[in-house]
Amino acid sequence: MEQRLLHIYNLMYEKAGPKNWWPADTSFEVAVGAILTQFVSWKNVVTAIDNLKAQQLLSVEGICEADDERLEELIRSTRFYKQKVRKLKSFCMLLREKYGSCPDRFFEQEMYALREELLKLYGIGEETADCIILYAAEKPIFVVDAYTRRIFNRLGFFEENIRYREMQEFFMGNLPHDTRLFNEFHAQIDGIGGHYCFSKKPDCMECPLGVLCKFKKSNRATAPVRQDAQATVKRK
DNA sequence: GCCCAGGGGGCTC
DNA sequence: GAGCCCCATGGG
Repeated sequence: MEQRLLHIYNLMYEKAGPKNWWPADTSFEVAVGAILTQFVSWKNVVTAIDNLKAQQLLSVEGICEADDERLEELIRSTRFYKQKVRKLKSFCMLLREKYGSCPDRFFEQEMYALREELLKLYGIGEETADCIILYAAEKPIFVVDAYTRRIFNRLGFFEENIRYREMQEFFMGNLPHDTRLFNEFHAQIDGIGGHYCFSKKPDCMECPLGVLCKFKKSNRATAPVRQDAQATVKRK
């Protein structure tokens, strides 16, 4: 199984190249981005992060001290902004009260202790917690998401309604626990989800995983077949 | 105008 | 624990 997963990883990596996640200047910025990106495209998050930076508010103290209304205005582009202000504040209050406003002291603790503490916070569920652990604290936990579910369901690995925990155990049970691998693997899955594996009308012809995909095969009868793809089939 | 996107909380049964 | 609704912007 490990070899199958690494083969999938290599197909994605060869097509897209390194993703170099997560785009941020500091670990704290990664964590803020992880909260803001909940159910919204990354472009909207960049706007909000830039706004916070421009107002010198992208810090533990900055967020703790700022008025809710002011923060709401700055992160409006990320949807559900009232809830997200509450989420950011709950995270930053923890860092201030328990870690002396020093994010690195928080991130340096043991991975599962960190996870437990994150999950107690308002607005941080499993996926956001794991994003923070992998991309901010740089510890080897495997992040799964809606794209992972869809892609690996279509590849034939998962049932469509598989739970988060089960998906995560699958990857962590079958891959070496390596932060760099987990970082790049999730980033590549995200790339496939965003570029090819749409819920409706996926672009199976261009997808680097098409050669392995059961969904593509079952979809072939209804999907428009391109000329060059037809030619490839005939040659065989 | 309409659809949908990298989640999580809270409620009900 | 599963199922449902709520939150409420921006781009195609």
